[in-house]
Amino acid sequence: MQIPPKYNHIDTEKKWYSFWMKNKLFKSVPNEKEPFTIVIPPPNVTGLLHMGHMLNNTIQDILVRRARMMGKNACWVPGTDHASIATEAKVVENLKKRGINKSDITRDEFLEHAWDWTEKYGGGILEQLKKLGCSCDWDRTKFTLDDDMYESVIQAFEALHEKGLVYRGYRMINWDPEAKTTVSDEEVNHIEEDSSLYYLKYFIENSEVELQIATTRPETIFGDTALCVNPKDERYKDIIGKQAIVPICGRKIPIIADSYVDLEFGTGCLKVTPAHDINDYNLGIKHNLETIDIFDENAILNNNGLHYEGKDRFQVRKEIEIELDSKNLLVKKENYIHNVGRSERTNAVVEPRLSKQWFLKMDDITKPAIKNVLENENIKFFPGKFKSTYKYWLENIKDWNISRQLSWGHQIPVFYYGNNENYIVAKNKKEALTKINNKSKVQYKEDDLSQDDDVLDTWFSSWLWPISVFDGIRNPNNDEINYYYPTQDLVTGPDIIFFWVARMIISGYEFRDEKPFSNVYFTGIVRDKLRRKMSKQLGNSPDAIKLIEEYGADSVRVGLMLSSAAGNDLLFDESLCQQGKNFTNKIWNALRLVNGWEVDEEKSQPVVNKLGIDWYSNKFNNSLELINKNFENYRISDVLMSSYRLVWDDFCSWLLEILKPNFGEKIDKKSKTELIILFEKNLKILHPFMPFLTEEIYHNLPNTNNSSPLTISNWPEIEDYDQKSVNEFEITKEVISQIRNYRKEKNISFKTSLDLYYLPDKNSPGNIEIIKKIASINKLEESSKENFEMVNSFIIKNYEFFIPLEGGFDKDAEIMKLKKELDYNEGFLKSVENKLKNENFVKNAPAAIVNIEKQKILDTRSKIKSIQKSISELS
RNA sequence: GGGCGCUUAGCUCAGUUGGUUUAGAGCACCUCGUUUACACCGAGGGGGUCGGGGGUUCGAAUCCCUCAGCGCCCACCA
Repeated sequence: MQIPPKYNHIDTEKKWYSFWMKNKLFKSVPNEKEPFTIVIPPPNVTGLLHMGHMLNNTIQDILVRRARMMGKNACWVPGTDHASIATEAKVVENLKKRGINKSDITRDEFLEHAWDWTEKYGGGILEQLKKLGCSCDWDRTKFTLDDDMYESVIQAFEALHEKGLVYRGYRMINWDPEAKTTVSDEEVNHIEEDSSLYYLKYFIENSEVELQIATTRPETIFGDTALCVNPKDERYKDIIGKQAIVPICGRKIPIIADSYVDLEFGTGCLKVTPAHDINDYNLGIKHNLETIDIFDENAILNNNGLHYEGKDRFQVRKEIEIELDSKNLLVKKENYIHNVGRSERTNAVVEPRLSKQWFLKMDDITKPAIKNVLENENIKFFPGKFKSTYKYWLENIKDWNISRQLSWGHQIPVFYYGNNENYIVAKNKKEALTKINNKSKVQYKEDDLSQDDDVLDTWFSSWLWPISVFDGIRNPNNDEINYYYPTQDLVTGPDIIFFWVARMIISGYEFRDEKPFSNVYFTGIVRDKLRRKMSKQLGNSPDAIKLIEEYGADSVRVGLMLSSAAGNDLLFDESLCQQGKNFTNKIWNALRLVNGWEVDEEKSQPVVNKLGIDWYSNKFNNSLELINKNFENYRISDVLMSSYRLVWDDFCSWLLEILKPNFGEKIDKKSKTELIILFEKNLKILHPFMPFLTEEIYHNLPNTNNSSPLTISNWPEIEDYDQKSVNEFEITKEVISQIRNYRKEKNISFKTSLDLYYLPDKNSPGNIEIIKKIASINKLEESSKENFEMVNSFIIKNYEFFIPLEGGFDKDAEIMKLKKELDYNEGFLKSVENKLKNENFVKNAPAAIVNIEKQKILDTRSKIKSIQKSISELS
């Protein structure tokens, strides 16, 4: 069969992906086989594939494809996330461009727009995953707002409410004034920023005394309801209990004492604004202070802000500085670096705000999540270092604010009636009405009920993902959930360990009393060569699809996996894809080479071929053992590296060269058949990494009839192998290497055959036929140096080889070479001797170690002896 | 402020409970090469006092202390 000289990745990828799909090779249904399940971390429905997704999904595909070949019922569940805040922000922005304000339209109208948007841009990312070769069971594709998924979320809320774990609380929360919603603590990033510390003057009622207060937020003085000092502070002893006057407002506020105040910081005197700072809020509760809210939902000052009403907080900060200064109420302003909380989604400065929100009690339901990861390792983390991060978070967990003031998401199933303080949790209005009227004397009508406007935090749906994709919330006993749950592996980034991983573990035990997965593989973050995070703003993120088109999916996959150990950041550079492409090219050409070898049916197998094939079989099994072990430990880049070296170095550079027929000759049938089997095995271990190329080659191998796809073939079994044969071949390689060096030194062409002899030894060096062929040696046998006039010798392990010299011989250079060798060995001998001279070593070290050292001495001594002999013969 | 982790060849990293290695890999680099699979290649080669210092030990890249540098996570000092 003709093999094209160049591998065409574009056509091949298209061909095989549609073949796999048509034959439903990724489809999984419960059966008698052992399940291997991964649920995808659902990407944002309107998102686009970026390098992080590529890495993450390549790893998942590798795990899934290998499991499938291991004979498991592999099931990779794909899907997308509605990503409430991110998607809503995009829709709002888009509507704005069209002149529509969200506040001017009804909730239903907005949702209609949002669905339009989702249908227009949604799901594209899943098509991109297909280009990467991902072997998901696409029939199972889920979206977090699908009807069944929606119902599961609502039902979970109901169940938790029933247990008394969900409650409504008036609390200080993180307010994102841009998105106009609360965000959870996890969605706030604290970033160090340059700002100013303002020293303000407060007067005390009926007194000449003025107090100085340091604050970073002078605009919040309108919300001040106390000043606070430390009771131990001698400076302020006399003023505790007096009234201070808020600058500009002229309001009187009490001066209180609390040990919370740091004597050292600022002036030791603190202004207390309970409505806009969590610490102040706590102080307010403790000291029964008034709470004055000065902002609206946009963080614009309300009428408590007097003449600043209607102005933005940062604008007011600038203006009030000027006013205070002009009134001589600003003492000084210092540069100050402090942490500012910013919303992860909008980057707006988060405003602490008091409001009524829904919370989930966390302290009890987290207990199994702690136990099963940290104590009994029912769930394993790779790398394990993330356990400590996980532990700290769980042990210091606060109640989870699960309500969001958004429309795009699962609307909170709470229905208010009567005075709006009464509410009932129900799946829908109808059910709510029935429930209410059953327990109330007053009979309500549907119009008397209003559903909570808020939606649930996106993570409140994703934390159910491994259960809800198998419908295990609504039907806890269905065949699917019973078969597929718990899943095996989860592959995700450490940045969502709290958002998602920990919460899935919590919900797993809460709703099914069982872990959601057994192993968590944390990928690193994809960065550029300069270690910068890849981002749109920096423009340092390559176009994922373009990379696939240019290099081929397999090459990109290999490139990504070449340097990404679990948990380690991946410094991505396009040259990695080039390396991947070089590898695909290498394998392709191996196919072309083997394909070109004609078979001689009559010829019996030459010894050299048998030696080569036996060695490679041993070597393959030796590597496979390592590969399997590394897979078990999720050391996937190590797996790739050993496969890469096995195929490139051992298979292509050695075995194929050994078997390559001489000019004009044919290969014997046995060798070719055995070679093809070995080639196939190589393809199998490479398949999880390079699914397209390997599938293509598998069907093009000569003398085979591979009608069944490689994708569903069996992972090779480890056969018994001879480690000695593997070790011995290393000596063979060295001998050949030395001869090559010799040729190079002497400028002897490969075409000129040489004779090679070796000194008698109790063992003869193996693989003589291989050395003869690969190094172009005419005669290779035992002999003694006396038989020749001059020789060039080299020593490998315990063998000394020599090549008789005919003319032109640089004696000095030869002596130099030997002396160098001698020096090394003498140094080595000395270090070993010193070790053995040390009585304590001999006394304390294990006998096995001592014996090894002793053997080293014997070996090295005999080596030194023969080198010395060679030198003296030359001199 | 608290916690975790890192520092091994030019780059990215291995080094599996301290001892079969006076330190390994891939890439990069240098030299040579038109041997009929592949120059997206082949053959060969150079390159590290394992961040500094101290300690434990017969023996340390590996364990302990300390210093320096870097990274990440958490956190309510105005």
